[in-house]
Parts: sequence; C-alpha cells; structure tokens
Amino acid sequence: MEDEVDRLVAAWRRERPDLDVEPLEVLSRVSRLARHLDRARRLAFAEHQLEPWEFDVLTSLRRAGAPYQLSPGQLLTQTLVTSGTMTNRIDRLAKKGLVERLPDPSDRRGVLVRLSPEGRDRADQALAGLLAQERAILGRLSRTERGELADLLRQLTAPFDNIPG
Amino acid sequence: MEDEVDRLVAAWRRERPDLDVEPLEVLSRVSRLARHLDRARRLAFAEHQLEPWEFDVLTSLRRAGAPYQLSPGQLLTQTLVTSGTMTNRIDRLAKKGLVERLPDPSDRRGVLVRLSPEGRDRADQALAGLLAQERAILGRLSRTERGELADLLRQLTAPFDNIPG
DNA sequence: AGAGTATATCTCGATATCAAGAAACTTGAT
DNA sequence: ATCAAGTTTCTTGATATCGAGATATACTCT
Repeated sequence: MEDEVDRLVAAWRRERPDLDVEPLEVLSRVSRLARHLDRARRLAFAEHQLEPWEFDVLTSLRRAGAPYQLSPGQLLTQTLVTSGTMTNRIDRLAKKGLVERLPDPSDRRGVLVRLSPEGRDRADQALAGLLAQERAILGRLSRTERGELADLLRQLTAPFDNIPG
Repeated sequence: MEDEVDRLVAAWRRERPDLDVEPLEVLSRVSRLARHLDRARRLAFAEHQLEPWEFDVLTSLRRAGAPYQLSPGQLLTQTLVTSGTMTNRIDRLAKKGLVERLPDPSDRRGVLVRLSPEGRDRADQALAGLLAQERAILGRLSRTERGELADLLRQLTAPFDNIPG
C-alpha cells in the first residue's frame, strides 16, 4: 500500500529529477510515523488522565527500580528534553503528588526525583494501555519483521545515543 | 552496538517481567530517532536561516510544482499540524515574503498559498543541505538495508496516511 | 428556494518548549 | 588553601503549538 511519503518522493522526482531523494524514503517515514504515534499515544493516555510528557517522566523513574529515584540530569538523557523543560515537568508532577524532590546526599548541587506510590501505579496502568495500543499498530508485521525493523533502527539510533549527541 | 532502547527494554524486563514489552523495540526507537532527527535538522537548516517548520511548509509548496500553490487544508495533511498552527505559519512566512496568500477563484471560503521566487530558492537550497545530512546519518546502512527499512516503515505509516486518522 | 449540514479558514487563550544565562556547588591543579 | 574550570539545576523571556469555537461559504435534499 502507498503512503504519503511515496507521494512525497514521487513529487520530488518530478520536480527535482537532478537530486537523489532516496534518503527521504527512510527518514521522512520515521518523522511522520513519530508524529502519528504522538497523537495516538495522547489518546491512549487520556484514559488514564496522563499527558505523554507525564508518562515519559514517570516511567523513567519506574524503570529505575526501587526506590524509584533519578536525578534531573539522568531524566534529561532518557527523555531528550532540555533542562528548563525538565525543571518545569518535575514542578508540575510534584504539585500533583506524583513525584517528590529530595536533596542528593552525595552532592549538594544535586536533587533526586522520587516516584510516589500513586505515581508508580499510574505509570504501571498507563504502560499496559500503551503496549496494547502499540501491538495493534504493529499488528500487520510478523515477529520476524518486527525483529528486522528493530535491528535496522538500532543502527540509526546507536550513534546518537552513544556519541555525546 | 547497544542503544538507549536496549537499556530501556532490559530495565522493563527486570522491573515488569510479567509484561511483554517487545513492541517498544520498534516504536520507542521510532520516537527517539525522530527526536534526534529534529535536533539535527534544526542545525542543518540554521545554515540557511530556516526553521524546520518553515522548511516543511516551503517544500510542500515546492513539491506541488508550478505555480507552487496549495490550500491551507492541503498543507495540513502534509505537515500534520492543526489549522490554527498553519494559519500562524502562513502569516509569518507571508510577513517574510516567502509566500503569498491569494483568494481561491473557485471557492470563496478558500485561500491559496503561493511560494514566492525567493521562497522557492530557499527551499531548494535547504533541501540539498538536508539530503546531505540524511545521507550521513544513513551512512552505515547498505542500499538493500535502506530499502528493507523503507518497506517495513511503509507498512506502519500507510494505515495512518490512508485511513482518515 | 430554503433549511440543514458540511467544509475551509481564522481567532484566541492556555500551555509546553527551548535557549541562554544565573546560581550553587564540586573537582583538580598548583 | 585557593583559584579556575566543570557540573548540576533552576530562572527567565520569547515563541510555537494546540484545541475549541467563530465566521463565512458551499453543498444536498426536499
């Protein structure tokens, strides 16, 4: 089946036959798919009264394991937002009682963000919902295809994640 | 090589061994990669004094072919933003002289957005820069692998692009 | 023709994000 | 000890986005 990127690439080949636009076949699809996923996730999380950004922060802490705490700096590398954004997110989650800010005992510049029990429950519930939705989106692909896709994508993400980026 | 999603998935398997988190192997990579691409693109476009959103609108018009005009509604489906956002974008591009708003002769509710000659040049230059950067990012993949990746991604994007979504 | 529904674009208020810089603290070298 | 450089987090101001509703025009059916 054709998608919007097929149409986009065909248009470029008509308008700029001098250029090789093949890279768009991969990377424009990644960007557009991410945008669609954002919208779908927003809907899925709404059932749990969570915004996507709240989910990102809460699940980062949840994954850390007991006692469910990380520094704002560690949260930055997981969520790919700037420090100002993270400060703001932590403020709002703290106001809602989903996280708590504690002084870092080993570095007085630092802070630890800890998940509250309610925050933990909300994260766990929303994760189950997200996985159900994602399975539906991936439904057309076989297990083998999903594995291939994951491996190919890893080759693109690894440089960003490992080099300072 | 390992990436951040490998670590993320391993953490979930430790914390929630009851859940099957395999969907994240694909879709978390898509979201994170898109975020990295956004940042990289912002840098590439800065050399041409263009914001990513400006590039998106200008190139949509450029691809339409002479006389380089589309309705705001057509621009919406290409850029995946809301109508309020698009009105705002057109206003700002018009103020910079890169596009022009014309009445649609066949529908008096409608408007046509037309690319100016300068807008066209800027779009063409920025596209060349973007393609160079994307080739570098895709560098590790063979031609065959890029083709496989594009095909697998198309299976995920097609439903969003074809069903009203 | 007229009523009701659908479409196209714009307006407006609320909000999340970013970038840059400030403030507090730590680290390492002399 | 002290100083300079590095880090960690927060503050601030500007800006882009979204969502909901408003307005104007087009279409459809009787």
